[in-house]
Amino acid sequence: MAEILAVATQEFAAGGLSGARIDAIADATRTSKRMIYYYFGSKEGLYLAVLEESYRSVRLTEGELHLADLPPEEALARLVGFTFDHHWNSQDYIRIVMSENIQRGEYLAQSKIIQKLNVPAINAIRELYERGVADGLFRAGLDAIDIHASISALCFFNVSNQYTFDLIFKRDGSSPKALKTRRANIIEMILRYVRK
Amino acid sequence: MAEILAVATQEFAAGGLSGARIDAIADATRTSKRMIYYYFGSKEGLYLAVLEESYRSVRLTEGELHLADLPPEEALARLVGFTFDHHWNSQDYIRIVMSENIQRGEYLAQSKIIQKLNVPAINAIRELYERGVADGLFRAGLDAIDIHASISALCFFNVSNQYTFDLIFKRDGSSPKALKTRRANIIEMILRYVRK
DNA sequence: CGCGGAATGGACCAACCAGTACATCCGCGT
DNA sequence: ACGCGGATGTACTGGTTGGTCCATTCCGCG
Repeated sequence: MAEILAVATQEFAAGGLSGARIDAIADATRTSKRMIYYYFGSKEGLYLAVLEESYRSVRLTEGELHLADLPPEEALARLVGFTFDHHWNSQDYIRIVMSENIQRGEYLAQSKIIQKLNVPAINAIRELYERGVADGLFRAGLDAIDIHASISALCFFNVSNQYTFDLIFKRDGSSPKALKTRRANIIEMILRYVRK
Repeated sequence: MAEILAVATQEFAAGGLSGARIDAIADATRTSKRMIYYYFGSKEGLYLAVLEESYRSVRLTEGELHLADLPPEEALARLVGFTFDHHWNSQDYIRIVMSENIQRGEYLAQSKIIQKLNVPAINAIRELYERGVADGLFRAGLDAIDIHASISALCFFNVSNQYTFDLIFKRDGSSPKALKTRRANIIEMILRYVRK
């Protein structure tokens, strides 16, 4: 089961829902196509399972970053840096989210599980942002979801559009040096956005 | 020909390369499948044509914004606002770029045309940024491509991930009010990034 | 031991779908 | 009128692919 999900995640990430082949998934596992249907019922059932598992696996484990122990600016910098790294290391997840958006989110909308799991990152942002405002460091009136949207956008795009972006600008955004620079710039951008 | 491309753009945008159906495209045009193969040779040939046409159609028409007539900050705000609107109004293009990135850019890499067309937005950014630095308004040392990456990321994500984002946060990012707010915030973010 | 339900293997099928064969037609130059 | 090359309609095909049928095996339990 776990093996099927792992292989299916790769396959769906590589080709999207329509590009993935059940036979290919079956061949790459030690089980058979028969078993995939036995457990997941249909290709779409498998896709939904992969989608749910992907979202579950990338949840920020709250507290793990110990943001509460840090002053607001450092906490935010750490959160953004972590998000950047996390996205870069979860490329399959990024691709699955992309393909789900191409399907206009119709499978995510079906999932009862995912819509329940709130996003811990929002709470983390809200908490440190409010501390920052209280300390007189951050400007008031900003929305935690909006800040999260910006962090996600910058970190997500860095992975999701790397191929077309690199081709057009003839650069290599995946080199350690480029990643380091981009990472620092994104952190700087978010900090400047919330600072007074 | 133009009709085929228009219909094919929609179809590929809706389902990606593998999700699109040649029969569906043929049925939606006044021509037949036979003609699609006559003109484009293969499904992939058609996809490449759509890809190239998409990139061509979204090129910023330089000068059209009259950025040179505006002070640096206003010029930048205008460029970002325009990019935001432009992306929002080119959702098919966004989807095709997404699906091309899912294919790891292999078709864009084949295109001889696209790699030649430099992106005018970069020149516009560089020009107004340098003016801003000269005027003492912007901080020095920033890279035009990096600024462009941020603008693109923020504007692109707003379209590309709208379905999953809205579902998870139970909001409606496509309402006029939400769009207006988000647009203003993105402009503010970019301005704060370049200001001294 | 033997029963019952879960797990599995492997051949099979029906629909789908990219791509083609063949014949025809249109329009233009001579 | 005629020839010729580009354009077009129709029917077809061969491979692919999601999904299933039937039969068998495995395993826990009374």
